[in-house]
Amino acid sequence: MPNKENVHFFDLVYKVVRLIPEGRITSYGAIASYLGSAQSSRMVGWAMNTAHSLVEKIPVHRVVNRNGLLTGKAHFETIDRMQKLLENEGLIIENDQIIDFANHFWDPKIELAI
DNA sequence: GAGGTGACTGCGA
DNA sequence: CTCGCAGCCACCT
Repeated sequence: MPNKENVHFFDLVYKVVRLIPEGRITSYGAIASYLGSAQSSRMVGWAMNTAHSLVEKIPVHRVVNRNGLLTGKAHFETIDRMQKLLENEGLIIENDQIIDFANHFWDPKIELAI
C-alpha cells in the first residue's frame, strides 16, 4: 500500500508503531514485512533509534526482535526502562524476554489488513 | 564522495 | 544445540 517515491520508510515505521495497541508488541521483521521490505528489518531498528529523538511519542518499547527479546533495551534511558514499560502494560518479561510473546504479538499485516 | 555501522533475520555449518 | 555469514538500506564520520 505504501507508495515508492514520496513515502519514507521511517515515516511508515513510525505510523505502524504508533498504531500498536497497549499491551501488544510486534517485531522489527513484521513491520519491515508489512512495509514490503522484509529483508530490511535493520532499518526498522534504525528507525526506532531515530524515533527516540523525535518529539512525537512513539511506543518503541513495544517493538522487539522476532524472539520477543528486548534487544533494544540498551538504547533506552535505562536498561530497565523498556521492561518496566512493558510490564506496566500487562506483559511479563523474564530474562529480557517476553513471556507468552506469541499470544501478545501484534502483526500489522493482519491487524491492519493490508 | 566513500566507507563503516547497526535496536534484524534467515540459512548454513 | 550454538556460532557465523550475508543481505538489506539510511545515517554518520
